[in-house]
Amino acid sequence: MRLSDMLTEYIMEMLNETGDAEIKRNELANHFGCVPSQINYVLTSRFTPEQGYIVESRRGGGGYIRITRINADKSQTLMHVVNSIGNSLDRMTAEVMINNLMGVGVISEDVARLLASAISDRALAPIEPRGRDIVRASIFKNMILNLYGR
Amino acid sequence: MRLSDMLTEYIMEMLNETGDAEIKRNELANHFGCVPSQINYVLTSRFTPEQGYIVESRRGGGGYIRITRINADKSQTLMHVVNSIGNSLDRMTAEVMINNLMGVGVISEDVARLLASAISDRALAPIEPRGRDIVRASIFKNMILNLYGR
DNA sequence: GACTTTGACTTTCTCTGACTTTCGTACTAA
DNA sequence: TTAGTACGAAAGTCAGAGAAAGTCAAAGTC
Repeated sequence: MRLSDMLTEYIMEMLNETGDAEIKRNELANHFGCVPSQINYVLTSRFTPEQGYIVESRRGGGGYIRITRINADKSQTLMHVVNSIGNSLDRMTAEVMINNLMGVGVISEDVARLLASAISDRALAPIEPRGRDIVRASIFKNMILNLYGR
Repeated sequence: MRLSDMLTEYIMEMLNETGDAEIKRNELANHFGCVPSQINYVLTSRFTPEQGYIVESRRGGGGYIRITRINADKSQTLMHVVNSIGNSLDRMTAEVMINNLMGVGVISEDVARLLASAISDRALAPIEPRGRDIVRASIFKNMILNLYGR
């Protein structure tokens, strides 16, 4: 079996176990009895963004390489939420949605708070209560769609 | 774990507890069993103005180093913006404001995009054009105010 | 010919120690 | 007093050593 494939397998396993893999290039190379730059080759050929991975690293003493899987579900989840909204959305339902998205890790706390404040009754106070849910749906969908694009 | 990271963590904690951190370089170095100039390294690599910190110091007997987060400016700027908004706000003006805030580094690009999408004509489409600016002002102020608290 | 593997060389980040600058205080001289 | 000086106690600077990771081209394999 190829060296590259063994390294790939090793990293994949770490990813499956803990969700992300943090390695020390030299250590890993040593462990597999290969040259350190081999690790780079594996990373650039098998863990690219196109293949759904993010690689971060840091040089110098105490350096590291961290590989993370891109959450493919993320954009899907956002889309799903958008599609489930009709042309009206009451505040309670919106807040539940926001909390869910945050709970699943699809949006950060900061984003959640911004969303919540944008569609709060306070923010929409100038609109007569009857019309609020319509506007709320529109704003909410637009904001989520924007997130999706990022 | 790196020495620099431990020192960073230590300072961060002080900042979170009391809002600002005042240290004695030699004491701290001694406490962490390192050379004093290591403190300077951490300060110049992790507590720069770009990263949102101000570092003041004084040499000689009774000297000290004080690290402060530059939140004061931030909330002040945000407040200023909020106060400058009446009960109506057109889209162009809002976008200029958002860009300014981002330019000054008070809000991130992500936040800027969220703000923009929340007050876009598209998001406010359900409202008859003449009423939009009123709602826009309200939403915008609410979102900024929320940032202010953060 | 395309993909792998290797190794020499580069860049970045961290840590250290010698040397410098600044500040406060105590002491001295006019 | 008042000014000036000397000294000690900080913090600042900088260059060099060491520890990782990155790059790239040449050689090897299938």
